[in-house]
Amino acid sequence: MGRAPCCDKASVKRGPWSPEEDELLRSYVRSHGTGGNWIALPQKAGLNRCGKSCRLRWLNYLRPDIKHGGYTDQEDRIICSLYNSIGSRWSIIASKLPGRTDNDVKNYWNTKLKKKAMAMHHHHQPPPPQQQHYHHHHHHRVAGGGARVTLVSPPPAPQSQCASMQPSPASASSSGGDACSFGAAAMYSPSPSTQQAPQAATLAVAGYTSVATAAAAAAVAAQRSPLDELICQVPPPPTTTAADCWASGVTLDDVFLPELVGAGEFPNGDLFGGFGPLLQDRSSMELSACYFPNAAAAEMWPAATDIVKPAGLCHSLT
DNA sequence: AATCGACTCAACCGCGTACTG
DNA sequence: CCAGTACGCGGTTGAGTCGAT
Repeated sequence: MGRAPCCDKASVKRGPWSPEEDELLRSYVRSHGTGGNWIALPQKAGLNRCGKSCRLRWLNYLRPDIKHGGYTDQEDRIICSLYNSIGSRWSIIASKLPGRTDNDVKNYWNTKLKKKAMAMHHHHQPPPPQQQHYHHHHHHRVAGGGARVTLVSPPPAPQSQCASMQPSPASASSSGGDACSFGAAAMYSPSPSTQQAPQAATLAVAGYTSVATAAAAAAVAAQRSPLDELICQVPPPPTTTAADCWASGVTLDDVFLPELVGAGEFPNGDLFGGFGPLLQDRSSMELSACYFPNAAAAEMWPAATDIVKPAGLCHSLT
């Protein structure tokens, strides 16, 4: 016994929307809102469409704040970073890009950005299995934007060595933008003799954990652009085990945060930057630790009273 | 001008989850 | 607690467009 279809496909119009249909839907939603009931909406709006189709049309095309095309380098970097960090969670990624929809971001990634990434990756090494940040055995997807942060155990085996974002060659794209490669962020610890960054803990979000290079953390400390430093350039010290790497990673997002904050992508005080939506329910979180890009951000944390804070220690990377 | 292949992106599909009675 | 329903999401499809030949 299968699921009942959301509407009778034989009796509703399908395929591309006409301007008249668009206007019907637009004007109805303007004056009545969606009413939280997409199934009933088409009949009320005078549309011979499936409610699901109406919802998609509104969300992906008719909403007044939608942007199409013209992705900026900054948006490219955000997409790459978050893709590296959390995988194909397009709705989350899109939520960090004002005016972008999950469908649009997904299409942009699949048709353009991924190719940039592939091209970039050939400069480094054969592609690792995709989405290495996904540890499905820990994956508890939380629908509706709810957050559940859990500490994750180390992966069963070392997966990849490099994470990556780097400036593309000038000729790599018409926009001259950056691209990122696939694969997990580097999980190397710096060798003891060269360790500059503080010991970092892993921030696990909804079962996903991203870790970047400790070298990148050091780059943050040195006030350089972390995006330029997210490439693993040195092999791991022989004594470094996967578990060591896993436990000592710095979250990619932590490293990425300074640039985002600096670019005004996130409001002051949004100390978790790109994971804002996931971390809305901060009261239910338990962090092993968290890191802020600089002392000022770390100092803001205890002073911030307008958000619910997770349990856990927070430190500055500087 | 015609053809063909590559590319784009709007739309669809089916699944997992939340919600509701 | 359970079953039915609706929503939201990510993967996939295919019609339309564009550029090369």
